[in-house]
Amino acid sequence: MVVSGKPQAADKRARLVEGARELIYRQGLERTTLADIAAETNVPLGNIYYYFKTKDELVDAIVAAHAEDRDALLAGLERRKTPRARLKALIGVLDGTRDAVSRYGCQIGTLSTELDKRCGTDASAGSQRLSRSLIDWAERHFREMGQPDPRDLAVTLIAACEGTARLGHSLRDPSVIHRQSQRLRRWIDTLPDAATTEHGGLA
Amino acid sequence: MVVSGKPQAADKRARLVEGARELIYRQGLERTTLADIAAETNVPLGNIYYYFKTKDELVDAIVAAHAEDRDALLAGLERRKTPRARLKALIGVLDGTRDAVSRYGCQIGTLSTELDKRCGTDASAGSQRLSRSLIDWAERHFREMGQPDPRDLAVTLIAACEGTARLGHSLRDPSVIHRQSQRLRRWIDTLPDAATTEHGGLA
Amino acid sequence: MVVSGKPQAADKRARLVEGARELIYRQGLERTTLADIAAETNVPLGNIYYYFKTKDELVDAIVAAHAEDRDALLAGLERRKTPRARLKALIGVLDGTRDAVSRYGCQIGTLSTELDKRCGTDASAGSQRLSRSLIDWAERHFREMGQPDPRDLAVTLIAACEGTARLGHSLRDPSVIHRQSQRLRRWIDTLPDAATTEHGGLA
Amino acid sequence: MVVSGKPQAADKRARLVEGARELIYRQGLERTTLADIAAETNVPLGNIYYYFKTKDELVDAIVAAHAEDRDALLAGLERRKTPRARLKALIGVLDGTRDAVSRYGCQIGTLSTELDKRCGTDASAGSQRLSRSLIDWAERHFREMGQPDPRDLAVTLIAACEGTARLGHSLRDPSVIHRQSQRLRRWIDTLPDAATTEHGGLA
DNA sequence: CATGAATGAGCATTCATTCAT
DNA sequence: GATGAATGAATGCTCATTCAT
Repeated sequence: MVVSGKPQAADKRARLVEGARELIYRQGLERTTLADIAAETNVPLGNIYYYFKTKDELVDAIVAAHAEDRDALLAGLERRKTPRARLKALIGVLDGTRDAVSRYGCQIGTLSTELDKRCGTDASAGSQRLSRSLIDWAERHFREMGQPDPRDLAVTLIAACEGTARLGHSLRDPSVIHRQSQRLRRWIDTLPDAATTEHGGLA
Repeated sequence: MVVSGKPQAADKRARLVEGARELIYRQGLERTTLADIAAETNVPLGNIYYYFKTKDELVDAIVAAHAEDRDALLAGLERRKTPRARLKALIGVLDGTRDAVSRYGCQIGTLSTELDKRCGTDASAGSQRLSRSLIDWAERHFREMGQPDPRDLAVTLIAACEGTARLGHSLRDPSVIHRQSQRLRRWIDTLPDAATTEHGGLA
Repeated sequence: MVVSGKPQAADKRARLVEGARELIYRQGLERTTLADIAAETNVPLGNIYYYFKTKDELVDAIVAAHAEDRDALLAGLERRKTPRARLKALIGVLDGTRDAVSRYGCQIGTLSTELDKRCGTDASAGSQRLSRSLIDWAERHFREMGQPDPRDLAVTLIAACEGTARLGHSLRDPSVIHRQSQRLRRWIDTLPDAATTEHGGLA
Repeated sequence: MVVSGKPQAADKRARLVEGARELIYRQGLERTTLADIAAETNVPLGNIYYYFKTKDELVDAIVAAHAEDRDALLAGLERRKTPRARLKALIGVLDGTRDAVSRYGCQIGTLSTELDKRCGTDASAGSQRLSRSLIDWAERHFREMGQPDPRDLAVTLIAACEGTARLGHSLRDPSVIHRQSQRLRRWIDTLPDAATTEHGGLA
């Protein structure tokens, strides 16, 4: 009774986005052709255009999927009780994916880097949004911790994560990511508690 | 006086590498065609192949040029007396180029990201070398400062620089780079001056 | 009252022909896709094939619709009492539609021109019929006027109309059509009223 | 000594324009693919783009070639001594090409009709110029003949020619073109001479 | 009958690479 | 060595037509 129906369309669209995302993650945006994606997802080339009018539109959908995933991920981190724990959990995500990251880089970072070369397009705007909302999330938690300059701290944290991913990838070495993750978590632990630090803390 | 011979060849080669590097920096590796490069450098398209058998070979030369430039840059930093000053001067380079970086990203970072998608090629090996030697340089200075875990500190520093460049570019905001540069310099300043180790201490 | 049955089918078919005709008039035959027509008429793309097995068949129906409209138009002109008045009324039709004609050309002329490039098909035969019957109508009236060479006069008139439409369209100037229409009506007026032949004269 | 050189480039470009023009004349603009043109002219498909960046640019060149040919043709007609003779010679051109015209239509007319559906493009502007300059030429000669309203007379003549070509093509009947050509020449002959007609001629 | 989805041949265009001179 | 031209395999995209339900 609850069976099939006709969820194929949504299925296929999602399958396309997912397959394209994976392929682009591994091969890069510009090196991945729609024919590649068609083969990977078993969707006939011409049919892709039923779901996405252009390659750019598919890329937009991928960026949107990244945004959704990241929102879900951040939401999942809210289970932790304290902002400090949440921030450390974010670092834990990087650490937990260090094998994939050392092989293919950061999903968001590598895509954004290519997107950012497409000046003035929707894609490059999407890239901007992707980065910004991660920073926003971190900022909120640093603020909740009562840190001064929570924005700058957030940028420091996200930049550290992205930079670590970049180097871990370039060096093809997951242990680099692991060790930096530990350092970052320790750094978070070092941050003083709340209001007292407002005037005069060194961070 | 004895010169003449054919300094043109070397000239042209250098012009090609330089023009290609600049163009690829602004447009991305995969989006830049040999025809673009020919036009930019005023070298006839067909003639490029006299100097580089393939596009990949040109890219290798660009990576080599980056390595040279970076060596020269690091060598220039040695004018500073102390390792601390040298490390801060490196950060100063990022800060000083923040306008270009916020517009086009980090020269090495954006190129490496594209190169790293070309698994197993010479290019991706070159990218690895590029990152590694920067870290090596920083490591050496942290060691000279007598820091424990100088390798990890070096990775932390370079990752911070690269991550900052990535975010500054994605957000198109040079001020982000400026503020993070200041934080990084302050961080270097706060590192203890482990003088004991400098002159042979054991710890 | 007894109706209902399924007037929708006929409706839809007519809607398709009408919408397609309009769209093709504005955009040209080869530049108009079945998807365009589906969107314009609110008929699902797949459903078009229930009414027309191929695009060519739809085009045939459009040609047939043009033929019907033209027959109705010519029939309407018969209200005028004299052949002279009827011929002038035909010119009046061109004059009265000069705004649309200067924007999109003559409906029959522009379609025929594209149809005629499809040698040997039914379509090009339809185009031929379309032109011929207009000429036939004019010929009949010139004959009733007792003109010698009524066939040639008819061709002259229709050619003048079509040519005027073509130039008015190319120049995007309705006033050209208006002035030529006046000239043509004046020309019809100057034709001698060869009354003798009307009632059986020999000449 | 005077032999080869390297006129290939110009040759090939001209060959492309000529072949494309012929093919488009026979098959229509939208139905003719660059692959067709490549095959017809024995120019490899990819190589066409060395000479024309887009299909539209090739079309522009075809329009320009038409303009040149038409200028040369009109210039050739100037050999005739009187404007009357020149105008009749223009009609003679139509008459002389009636076989091709009845088979494929008027070169300029059929192309313009398709071009005019491409609103707002360079192409449709080219079409406009093509028509206008023919009319200008005729106007000049009617004026030299001392006719009143030379502009309208010019439009009448060119419209008659174009309309005749359209009908001759639709009916696939060269004799129609021949008879109309005769009528047109007779009409030119009928026009009164010079200034006396200025006030009161009926035309 | 209706319809969203599928299909695949075809199209304009690009571009690294090669060729002829 | 230098260079304009040539080449052909791809690439993104279109569209008439068909299929499955």
